[in-house]
Amino acid sequence: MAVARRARADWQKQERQREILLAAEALFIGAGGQLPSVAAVAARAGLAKGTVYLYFKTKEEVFLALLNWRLGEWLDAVTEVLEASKGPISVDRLVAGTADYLLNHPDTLRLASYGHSVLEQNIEAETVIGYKLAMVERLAELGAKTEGCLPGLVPGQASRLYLQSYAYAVGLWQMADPPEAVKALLQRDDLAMFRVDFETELKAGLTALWNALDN
Amino acid sequence: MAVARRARADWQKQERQREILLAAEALFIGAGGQLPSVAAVAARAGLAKGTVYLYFKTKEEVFLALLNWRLGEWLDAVTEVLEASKGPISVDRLVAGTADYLLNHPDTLRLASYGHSVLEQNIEAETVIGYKLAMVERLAELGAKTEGCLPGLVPGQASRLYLQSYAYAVGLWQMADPPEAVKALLQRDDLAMFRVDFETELKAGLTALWNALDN
Amino acid sequence: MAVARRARADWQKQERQREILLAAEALFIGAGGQLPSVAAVAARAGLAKGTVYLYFKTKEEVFLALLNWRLGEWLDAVTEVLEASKGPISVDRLVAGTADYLLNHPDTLRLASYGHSVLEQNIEAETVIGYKLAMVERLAELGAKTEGCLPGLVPGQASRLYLQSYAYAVGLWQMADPPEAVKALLQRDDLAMFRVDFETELKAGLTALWNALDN
Amino acid sequence: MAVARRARADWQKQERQREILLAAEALFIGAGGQLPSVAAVAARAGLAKGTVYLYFKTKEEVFLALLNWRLGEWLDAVTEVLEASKGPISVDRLVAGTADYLLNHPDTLRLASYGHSVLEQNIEAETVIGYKLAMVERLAELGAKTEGCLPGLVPGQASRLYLQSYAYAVGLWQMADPPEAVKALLQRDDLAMFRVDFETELKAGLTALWNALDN
DNA sequence: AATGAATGAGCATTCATTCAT
DNA sequence: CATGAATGAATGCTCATTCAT
Repeated sequence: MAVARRARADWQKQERQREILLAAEALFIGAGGQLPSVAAVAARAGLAKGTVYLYFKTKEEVFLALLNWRLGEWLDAVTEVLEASKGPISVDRLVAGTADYLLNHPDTLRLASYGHSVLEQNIEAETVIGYKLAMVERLAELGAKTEGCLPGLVPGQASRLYLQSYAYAVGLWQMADPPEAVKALLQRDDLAMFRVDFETELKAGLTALWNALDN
Repeated sequence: MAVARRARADWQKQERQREILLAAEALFIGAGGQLPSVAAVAARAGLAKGTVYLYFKTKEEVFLALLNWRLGEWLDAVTEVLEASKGPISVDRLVAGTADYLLNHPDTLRLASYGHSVLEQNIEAETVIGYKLAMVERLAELGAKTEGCLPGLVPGQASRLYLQSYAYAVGLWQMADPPEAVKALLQRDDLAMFRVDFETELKAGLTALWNALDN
Repeated sequence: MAVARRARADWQKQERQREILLAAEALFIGAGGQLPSVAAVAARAGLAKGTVYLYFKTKEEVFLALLNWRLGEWLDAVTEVLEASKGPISVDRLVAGTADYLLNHPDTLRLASYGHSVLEQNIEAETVIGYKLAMVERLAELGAKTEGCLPGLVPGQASRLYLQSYAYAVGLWQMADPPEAVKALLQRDDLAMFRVDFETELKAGLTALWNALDN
Repeated sequence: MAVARRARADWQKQERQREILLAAEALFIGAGGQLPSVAAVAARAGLAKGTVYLYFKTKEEVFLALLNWRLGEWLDAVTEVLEASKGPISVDRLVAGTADYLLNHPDTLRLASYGHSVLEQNIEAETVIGYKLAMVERLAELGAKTEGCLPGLVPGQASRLYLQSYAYAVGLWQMADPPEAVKALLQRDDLAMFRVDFETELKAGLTALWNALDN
C-alpha cells in the first residue's frame, strides 16, 4: 500500500491529528450515532490502523479530543456573538447565539452524550482532567466576558449558566434524536409529543435558564 | 444445577421479570455505568442465561424495561407530591418533589443517558414505541393534574415542562457523574468548577424552567 | 393454552406421529433446506415442544422417520409401476417410474442428503439400523420383483441398481439445488453449465445405470 | 502467547491460507463429518481465532475453499491420466483414473455433501459464484481434452459426464459412510447389503455413465 | 399424556490494541 | 514514522432437551 507522507515537523503532526479527527467525525455523523471502529477511521483518513495509535493512546481519546475541539469552537462562536454586540447584550441574542452553533453541529451533542459515560472510561484520568482544565479556563474567560455584557449576574454565575445550558442541550438532544427506525414510526399522530422539536425546546429552555438571574 | 421454581401463573411470571430487572439494576449501579452482560444478570437473578431470553427478546429490552419502570416510579412520586398538596402548589415544592426521586435514584438518570442512544438500538421499533406511548399517556395525565395545581400554565405546557426537566436532569447527571478515576482527581482545587454539585444545579435549573411560565 | 386431545389408543398415537412428521416436512420444504427447530415443528403441529419428545427421542429421529416414510413411498410407487406393466418392462418405463416420484418429491432428496451425514449422528445406532433393516427387506422384495420383469439381471443386481439410482439422485439434487441467493445469480450466461436441469440429468443418468446390465 | 510469524509477502499469505485449510481438513476428517469450530481450526493451525478471519470472511468460506481446492486437485489428477495416455483412452482407464483420486480423498466427497446445502448458506453469493465459475472453466477445459481422447462424445458431453460422475460419487459416499456407531453395527450379516462397498459401486456406476455415450 | 418453563452448552464474530517489519 | 498482520478477550443468542406441574 501507499505509505502516508511522514509527518516530521510539529505542524505536520498536528495536521495529521486533525485529519484523523475529521475522519472520525465524518464517520460518526454518518453512522447514526455509533462510535465508528478505529479501522474505519484509519481507512477514511488514508492511514493504517497503527498510525492512529501514534497520535492517540486509545480509541476513546480520539473522540474525546474531537468533542473538545467542537466544544472549543462552540465557545468561540459565543465569544464572537458577545464581541459583535459591543456593549450590553440581551438574553435573547445571547441565547440565539448559544443555540446557533449547537443547532448546526448536532453531532457535537450526540458525541457529548457519549462523552460523559463512555468516552471517559478508557482514558487515563490525567488526560481527561487535562481536557477539563482547558475547558474550565475557557469557560471562566467567557464567563467573565459575559458578565461584562449582561447585567445582574453574580460573579461566577455566567460560567455556571453555560454549564447548565450545555447539560440541558445534551439531555434534550438525546430525547430529540431517536434511532432511524424509531424516528420513522414516530410519525404517528398519537406520538406527536415525542417528536421533540429540538430548536424550539432548546431556545425555550435556554431562555428560561438565562432569565432566571435571580435564582 | 438448581432449577429455579417454575413461573406458571401470570403473577409469577411478572414476579420473575421483576427479579431480572432488579438484578440488572443492581449490576448496572455496581458496574460504574457499563451495561452488564446478560450472563451476569442471569447469574445474579439465580437463573440460566436462556431464561432471561424467555422474558426479554434482547439484552437492550431488559434495560429499557428497567428504565421505563423507574420513570414510571418517578411520575408516581411527582403525582403523590401534587396530591399531597391539596389545592395549588408552589413551584418550589413542585421542583423539590420532582428532584427528590431523581436524587435518590441516580441510576435512573445514568440509564436514561443510554436510553436514547444505546438501548433503543437493538430493539424492535414497535417495542420502543410501545414504551413511549405508555409514557406519553402518563405524562399527559400528570400534566393535566399539574395544570390544575399550578396557575398560569397553558394547556399542554406542563407535560412539556416535565420533558424539559427530564432532559435537563439527564444532561446534568452526565456532567456530574464522571468515572471513578476521574472523580478522584477532581478533588484538585483548580477543578472545583467541574465538581458539579448535582443537587444544587438540578434544583436551580428546574426552578428556572418552571418559573419561566411566560415563555 | 389449549391442550391437545390425548392420544390413548395406538391408532391415535400413530396419527399423532404422522401429524408431527407432516409438520416437520412442511417446514423443511418451506425453510429452504434448513432443518426446522423442534419448537417450530411442535407449533406447526399444534403441540407443545415436550409432546414431540414423547413420540421421538431426538430431533434427528423425527427427520429420519420422515425420510424413511418417503423412501417407502418411493418404493411403493416403483412397485406399482412394475405391477402395472404386467409382464416385462422396458428400461425406459422403469426409469420414468423411478424418476417420477423423486421429481415430485424433491424434499425427499434434500432430506436424504442430510440423512447420511447429519441425521444419523444424534440417533441411537440401533434405531438407525432398524430403519435400514426395514429398507433392506423392502429393497430385496422390490429387487426380486424387478428381476422378474427385466431380463438380463443377475440375482441381487436390481436392488443394487436401486441403491445406485438413489445415490445418483441424491448427489445430483445437491448440484441442482443451490441456495436461493446463488440460484438468482446463476442466471448469468457464463454459468449456464451450473444450472443443472435436474429432470434431464436424472433420467439420463438412471438410464445409463440401468442399461449397463452387463457390468 | 506465541505470535505466529507475520505473513507479509503474498506467497506467505497464500501459505498461511493453505495452513488454515489443512488444519480445517484434518479436523473435518477426524471429527466424523461435523464441521469443526473456527476456534478448533485456529488452534490446530497454531493461530488465534481472529487470524482465521483475516483470511476467510466466514467459517463456511474456509470449507468451501477447501472443497474447491480438492476438486481442483481431482480435475488435475484426471487431466494427468488423460495426458499420460497419449492418444485415445479406454473408458475403463478413464473411470479408474477418475475414481482413484476420490478413493484416496474420501473427505472431499464428505465435504461435498455439505457443500451444496450448508456451505453455500453463509457466504456471499458472489463468492460462491466465483468458485463455481472457476470450476466451470476447468471443467470445460478438461471436457474438451477428454473429447479429444474418447471417440463418440458429442461436444459438451464430457463435462456433463464429469458433473454426473461427481454427483454420483457424492451421493454414493453418503450411503457408504455412516457414523462410526452405525458402521460397527453394520457388521451384522443381515445388513450386508448396507455395507456398500464404495470402490466397487463407484466404478460400476461410473462405467455405466461413461459407457452410455449414446444417451 | 401433555405442557412449556428452565436449562446451559455451544459458537461465530468483532474489534481495540500491539508490535515485528 | 508508518504499516497491517496477529492477537484473543468478550458476549449475545439459539435451541435441543428435561422435567415439574
